[in-house]
Amino acid sequence: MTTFPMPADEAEARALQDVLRERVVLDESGPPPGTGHVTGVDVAYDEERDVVVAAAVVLDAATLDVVDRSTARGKVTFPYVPGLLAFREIPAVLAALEALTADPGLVVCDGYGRAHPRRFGLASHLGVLTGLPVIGVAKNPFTFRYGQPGPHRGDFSPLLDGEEEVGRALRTQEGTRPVFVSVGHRTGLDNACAHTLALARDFRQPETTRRADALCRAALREAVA
DNA sequence: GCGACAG
DNA sequence: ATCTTGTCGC
Repeated sequence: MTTFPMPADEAEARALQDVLRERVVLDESGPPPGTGHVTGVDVAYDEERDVVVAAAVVLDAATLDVVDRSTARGKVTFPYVPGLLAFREIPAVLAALEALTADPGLVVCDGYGRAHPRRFGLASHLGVLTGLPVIGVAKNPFTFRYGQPGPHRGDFSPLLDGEEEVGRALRTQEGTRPVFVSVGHRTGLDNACAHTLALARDFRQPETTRRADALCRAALREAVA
């Protein structure tokens, strides 16, 4: 079981990110798209009742069929603070991942990895804690700049923090806004985009995220019913 | 100081 | 994230 040190305050959380960042592995390209397993993780909240539910859904990367799934319920332990999302989401996500029977393969999460003020977003954090290859696919650009990618599926443009490419704005479907891909752990950016494109075969968001989102919402309704 | 700000 | 019906468009 992976333990998660919960910081007492925001300053402590930022300091922890600065320490853990040193453990991120960026020189591996990661598993090739279309092979093995890909796992989506997501979290839903009921702030009123102080309930958080995470879901993990394992897909066959070639067919996008569901191979395994799990949920984990817990209590909200950290507020949403931009830049500190991981401290709010990871405890429940770790529990859901540990409840899986199948090998997770590559993990895809909502949010960012390197595209983060301190280069240590949710995807990086989850990767360091689990040792798994992880990428982040976000729906919004956070604070970063980017040029509009071309109109076709697969077109992309760099997500920039100053001059540094911290991720990419990737168009997964024509006629929809791009998604924002960044590397978390043990995966290269080209490969992360290739995975995202393969997983977003039918919709703007990767199938992993859609499945995990639907599952944690359903489990939350169940939990508070 | 003010605004912006993954989920 | 979450609150929420109908509705414009393909």
